[in-house]
Amino acid sequence: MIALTAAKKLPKHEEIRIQLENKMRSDSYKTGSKLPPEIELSAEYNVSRSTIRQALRSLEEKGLINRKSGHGTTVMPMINTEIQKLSSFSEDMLSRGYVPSSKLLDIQLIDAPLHVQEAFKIKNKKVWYLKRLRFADDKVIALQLLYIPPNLPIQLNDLVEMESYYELLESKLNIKVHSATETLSARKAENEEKELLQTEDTVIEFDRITYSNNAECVEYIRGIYLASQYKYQFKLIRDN
Amino acid sequence: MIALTAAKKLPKHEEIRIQLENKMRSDSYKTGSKLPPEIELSAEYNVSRSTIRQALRSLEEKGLINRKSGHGTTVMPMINTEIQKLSSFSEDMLSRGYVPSSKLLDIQLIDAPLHVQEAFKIKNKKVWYLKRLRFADDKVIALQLLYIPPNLPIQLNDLVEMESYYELLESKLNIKVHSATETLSARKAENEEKELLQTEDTVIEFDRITYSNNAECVEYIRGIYLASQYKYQFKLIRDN
DNA sequence: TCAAACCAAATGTTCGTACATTTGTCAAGG
DNA sequence: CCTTGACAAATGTACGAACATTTGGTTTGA
Repeated sequence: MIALTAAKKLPKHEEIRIQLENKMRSDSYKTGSKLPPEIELSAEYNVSRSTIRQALRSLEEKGLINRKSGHGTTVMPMINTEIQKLSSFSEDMLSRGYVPSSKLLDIQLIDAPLHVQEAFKIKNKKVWYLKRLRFADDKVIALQLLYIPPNLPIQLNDLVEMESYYELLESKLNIKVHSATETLSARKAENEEKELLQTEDTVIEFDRITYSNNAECVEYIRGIYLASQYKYQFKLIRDN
Repeated sequence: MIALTAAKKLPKHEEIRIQLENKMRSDSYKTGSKLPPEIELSAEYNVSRSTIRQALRSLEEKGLINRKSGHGTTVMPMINTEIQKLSSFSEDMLSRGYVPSSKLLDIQLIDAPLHVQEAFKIKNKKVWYLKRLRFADDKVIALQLLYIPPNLPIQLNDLVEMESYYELLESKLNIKVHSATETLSARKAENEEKELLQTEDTVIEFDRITYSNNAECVEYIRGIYLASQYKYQFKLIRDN
């Protein structure tokens, strides 16, 4: 007995969070005005105050509301931008409304470069190295250099046919991606990049080190993006 | 009776969060290992499970731990990078270990450009416009174009002597900065920028729209950063 | 008039309880 | 050998109560 459209029942706090978010987006609760106090909400939704607070906390994390002790809860502007979450190139492009694709230029087992050794905490071991061109709706966007640590149970075949590395990790290997540190810089395109990206212009370089759920490093990836084609957008919240 | 070093008493969950964080950083709890279950922690710290869960939630938000229902809580790698929070140029530079300073190049009341009108939701109104060069340890880093909406009670004097705009807002005007949307792009330096930043090279452009606690827009700022001198570093967490 | 004291309203903290759900393990059965 | 089922352990959900703290407005007194 399996329902194909899983339609899992959401917990109350999630349900309420969504309803409140909708009301804010539809201007039932207007930007700059105040949400009803927690006790009123708990009466309105027939749940305990703790449950309301769970929903509000989640909205606060997203920056959609501002809570102030002794004052109340203010509805913040509903901006299209979201807090930046960790996503793969494929997911990033899809969320922007493009169809991602890729072309494998090179794949080897190589001695890890120094910066990769550091990230993986290894010495004198071979790592997978993939050089790929990345496209959005068949327009070239980026060049990616991907390094994969040696301890993962990955076969050449997996990599050759792979479209998204995160997809491979999470679906096929059941390794869940958790977080990453990223360093962004910008510079002129160099040598080979000029040719591959067909530009004489500026590129944005992302260096990302990614960790799995069980605290293992699962990739070092350098993405060289065409600055003319790529903007990075995000939302920031102030620390209080 | 005022204690000069305020030393405000922290709530228990904060205290515990800090202690756990310290233990993780000092390798008492090692990366990749598991934290004791919530019930044990609540016994160890003599608090209720709810309080422990509050502490853990906060660590989870920072990406320092990973919790999994039915499994446990895993200690994630203690990386120096943090989740990016909204900060001013001054704060940013200070956190990087530099002394920030600035040179005012231009200050006027002008007709807002179109993109600023949109952000401020105004029409045919004058806004403050400041052009400033920004330095770190007396080395030029960025050129900033700051637009300030007309409804704020700001005098020319405030602006001329201002070092940090957020500082002015929060300390002098008691307007708390809450969040911002930012768009990042990269390109070659143009005309005037070349001269002011003393470069022929690449710049990173940040466009930021900032909101206060009460959902009012308080700035539109464009920062043009020397790419050779500025790297943007951040931590990303995956959505689950 | 103005500052201090007070007060009501709102969010924050903390406790405790009970049950639900998820996960990994281990043993039984085909 | 491999699937299935049972079980224990862990986090997740939900309730409710009591009190603390912060905030903003109001009242009061010099």
